[in-house]
Amino acid sequence: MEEQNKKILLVEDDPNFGTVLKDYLMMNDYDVVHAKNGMEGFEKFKKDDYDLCILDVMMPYKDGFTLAKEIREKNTDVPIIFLTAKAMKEDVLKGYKVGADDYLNKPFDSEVLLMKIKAIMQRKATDSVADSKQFEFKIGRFDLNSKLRFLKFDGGEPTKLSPKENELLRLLALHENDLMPRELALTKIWRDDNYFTSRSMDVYIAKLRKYLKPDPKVEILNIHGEGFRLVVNGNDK
Amino acid sequence: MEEQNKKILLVEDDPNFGTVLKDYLMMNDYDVVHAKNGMEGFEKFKKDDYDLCILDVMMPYKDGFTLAKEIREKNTDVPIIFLTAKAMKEDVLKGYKVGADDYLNKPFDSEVLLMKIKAIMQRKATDSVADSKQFEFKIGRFDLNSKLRFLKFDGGEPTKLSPKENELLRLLALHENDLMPRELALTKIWRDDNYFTSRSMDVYIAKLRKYLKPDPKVEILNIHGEGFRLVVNGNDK
DNA sequence: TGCTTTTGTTAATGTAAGGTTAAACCTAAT
DNA sequence: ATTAGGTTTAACCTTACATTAACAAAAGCA
Repeated sequence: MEEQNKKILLVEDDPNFGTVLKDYLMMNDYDVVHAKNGMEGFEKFKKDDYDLCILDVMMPYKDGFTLAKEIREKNTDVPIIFLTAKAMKEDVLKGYKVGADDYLNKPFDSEVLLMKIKAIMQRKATDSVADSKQFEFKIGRFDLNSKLRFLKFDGGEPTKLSPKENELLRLLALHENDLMPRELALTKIWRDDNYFTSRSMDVYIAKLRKYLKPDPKVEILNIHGEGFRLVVNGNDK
Repeated sequence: MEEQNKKILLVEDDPNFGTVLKDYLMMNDYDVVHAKNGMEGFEKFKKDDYDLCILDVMMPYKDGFTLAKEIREKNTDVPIIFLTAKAMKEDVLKGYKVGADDYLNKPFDSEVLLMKIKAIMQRKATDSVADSKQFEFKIGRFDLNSKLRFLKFDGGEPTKLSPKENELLRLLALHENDLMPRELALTKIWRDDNYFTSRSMDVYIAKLRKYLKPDPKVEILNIHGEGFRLVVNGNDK
């Protein structure tokens, strides 16, 4: 069973410490992107989705709090851990009320950091009441429950979906009525883009079409050379 | 608002080190009971409820692992932290698979210990939102009494459940209609996640299905690669 | 138009996960 | 020492998935 590694954005200006920390986290099966300052950190953040941000507070140009604020403007959900100097009191930190999930005084025990990360990730995982919306879709007369991997037609018997079927349909639903680029699915779901994965994806499209047949208003259209489009007719706009 | 201090059982044979550690923990607002060896540790454990156990591994008469095993028989939930010699490798420790929540190499940084304690307490606190003191469940036409380990059909003769059967069914019931991840049961009940424990779990699923057969509306569904789902049909929504 | 590339669909294949039953193994209690 | 209850391991079988192959049909392009 393969599980996707969690992605961490690490923003730390001290190159030595940053590199060591990055390596340590990667050894513990996290995907880590290391930015050397606040600017770069924000650029990287915009370019990708992260499960967690670890921000050094003391940085030139753009400090951790300012960066956090910008990040929050784009995404209210990512957990943030601040690395602070020993001296700082907690109440000082609270003043910035930017919604930190944790603070860690430098220097810190790397194991402690790991634990905090785990705890936060787990909390987020169980929190999912909030983002359950991302897992349930109405597609014409169908209901897709992407967490439990089933598709229901008119509230009847649910059809089980395989992981790939499920993820693909979910991606299409996320882009309902819009182009879902081939490449997006391939990189997100298959994590590889070549002739064979592409053919495999086509096979899955065929399967999904079969599942969706009961509702004639629901179609998966191909946009030649570009990707696919899940449309629900009558859902005009 | 008054909050009760957390209670810690400390089992450590070195009187000096033990006393120092005890004082340190008490200074940090924990109630600490200090036992000087494994025997005494177990006696004290039986006499009271603890939020956490800190066990030295290397002790005369009864080592920490043996003690932990006894503790686990009485209580599957208390978090346990082991104090180990530097030399011990983690995989050696895992062999004992007694469900440690953490290991700490002696000598260790007392602040690190504090943080680990905090982390564990917090984890327990959030865990228990879900599975707190719930021991009675209605599952279709069944009643599960998880404290007394029996399952009743239509209020008739109760079927006795073995500890593992019971815990597994309870976990499923806690997640009724929702995914109960395989991994969750394995780490919570078997305290180890490998091929064999996983197969063992499957055996238990089969047993539970047999028990639940009398009510056709109750099913344990598999979600391939993810886990199981206890559903009660007609309990729609 | 004819040729190439992309997509549609179905079937075949290989592997991993899960289902089930029975035997082996442990351990506590007799 | 024997036994009974509980659990794990083994063995064998079925189902679920993903990939690849094979061939057909569209779409784009020269």
